[in-house]
Amino acid sequence: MLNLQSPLTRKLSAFVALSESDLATLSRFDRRSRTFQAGHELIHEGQTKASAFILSTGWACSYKMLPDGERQIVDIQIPGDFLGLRSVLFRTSDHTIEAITRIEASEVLAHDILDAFSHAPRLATAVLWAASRDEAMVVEHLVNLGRRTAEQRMAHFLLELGARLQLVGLGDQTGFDCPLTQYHLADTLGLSAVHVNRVLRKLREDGLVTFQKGRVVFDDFPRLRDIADFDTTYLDQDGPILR
Amino acid sequence: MLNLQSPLTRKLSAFVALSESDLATLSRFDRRSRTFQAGHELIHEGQTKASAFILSTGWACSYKMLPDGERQIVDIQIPGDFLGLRSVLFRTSDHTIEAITRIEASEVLAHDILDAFSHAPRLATAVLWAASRDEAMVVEHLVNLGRRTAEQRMAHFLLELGARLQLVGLGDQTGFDCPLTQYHLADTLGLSAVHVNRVLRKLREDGLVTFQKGRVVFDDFPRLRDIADFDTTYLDQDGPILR
DNA sequence: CGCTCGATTGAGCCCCTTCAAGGTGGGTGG
DNA sequence: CCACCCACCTTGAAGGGGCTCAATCGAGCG
Repeated sequence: MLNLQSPLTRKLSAFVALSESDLATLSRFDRRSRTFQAGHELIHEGQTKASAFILSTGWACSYKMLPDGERQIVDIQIPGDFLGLRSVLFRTSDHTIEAITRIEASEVLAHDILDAFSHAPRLATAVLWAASRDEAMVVEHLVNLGRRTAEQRMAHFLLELGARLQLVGLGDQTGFDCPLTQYHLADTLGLSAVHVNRVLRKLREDGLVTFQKGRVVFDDFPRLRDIADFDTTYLDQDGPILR
Repeated sequence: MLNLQSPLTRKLSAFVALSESDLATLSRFDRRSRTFQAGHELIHEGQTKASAFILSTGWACSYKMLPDGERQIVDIQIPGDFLGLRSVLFRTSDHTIEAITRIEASEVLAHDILDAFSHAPRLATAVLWAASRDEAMVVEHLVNLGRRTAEQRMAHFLLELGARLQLVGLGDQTGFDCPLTQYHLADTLGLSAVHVNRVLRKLREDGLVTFQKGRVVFDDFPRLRDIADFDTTYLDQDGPILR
């Protein structure tokens, strides 16, 4: 029953009621647990035959580098998230995945995933569902960068992180612990680090949200949500169509 | 053998060698062919139980609207592309899909797709591969919006479109026909329509690319590619790992 | 022949960037 | 135990890329 406590089980259970055998299959994923130091690159851009991982503790991020040294972070990964699921299913990786903090992650081989797909369809559905949710998040980030101001982007991103962390029990309505630097935020939101600092100050002074000393506190959740046009639909928890 | 000519078959064949039975299954997808006028919305944001479609002729786009009336186009779809694949596999649609030109598209029911997945694994792999490629494109668009200048975004987008159209036989090294308005480009690239116009003029005056009267002409392909940092890896055609 | 959609161009402004210069705190080594 | 360092945060000043507002023009079309 230990698995009921793992972040992945917790997240998937929010989408699909998993059977005993599903849980058993899931527990096999947790065998090859490994630890990585902060800054370690788990998957490199251009790498072939990469493994996938399930993040159990700590934070990671996936990003692409540009030739001029600029970086665009595609997504931040928190406990319960898959790392490099696409990389293992399909060819070479088009992005890098790096540990932000010290992390523990279970290595998942292509073989494990394909096995699960043929023997545990319900679990496979849940996994595909999680992958689909990841894609929906990337799309929402695209909207963020394309059509929202710096302040809105920041608000939206912090709200999304908060919602995701709540789902795995790492935050609540009041806020969450956050190991990201302002440089991480800048590379995620397509801003300069300097401007990130100013935006955070503005949001704090306006009594909306405070991000200091590794802690995000929602000072006025409803107003923040309105400003950011934050709608949780794309993170949805109502489960897949296939039951 | 008519199917060998269809854009979808042509695209998937670039990834996986399809068997006769795969081709037969694929041909069943083309049964429920339908026609839609330009501007018609095939799938609405928030809609449940949507169908998927395979676009056979014409152009479409998927987008999200913001409360202030702004629009962010997520992707442009051309013949051979799936429309709303995620919408049918997983819950409510988080985006709208609209016909840009008059289009012909084959409706694909959830049932068809699941059947194909269990009975034609090779085809299923190809379909998953196509879906993965779509996601990689969204990620590249994210990088585009987050870290590139207006000029680079435009160059990158036109090069990507050109590469995709070549794959289905609708363009060559010299250029391609393009029904997009400058408003479409603006909503895709996160710019204003006015600025799109200026950027196009600049690229034309610099002898890089000309977009006029519905035709895109690459005047200096190598230089354009360098400016845009365009690397086709993420559109790759070498096929999936699973053979 | 008016109407509407799309393309084009000018003027002025502002959000965000770059450059620059401190601050602060935790870790490390002498 | 202190001195130094490095990573990160903070703030100011100045510039520019892209925006908004506004007007004109061409073309398809009912």
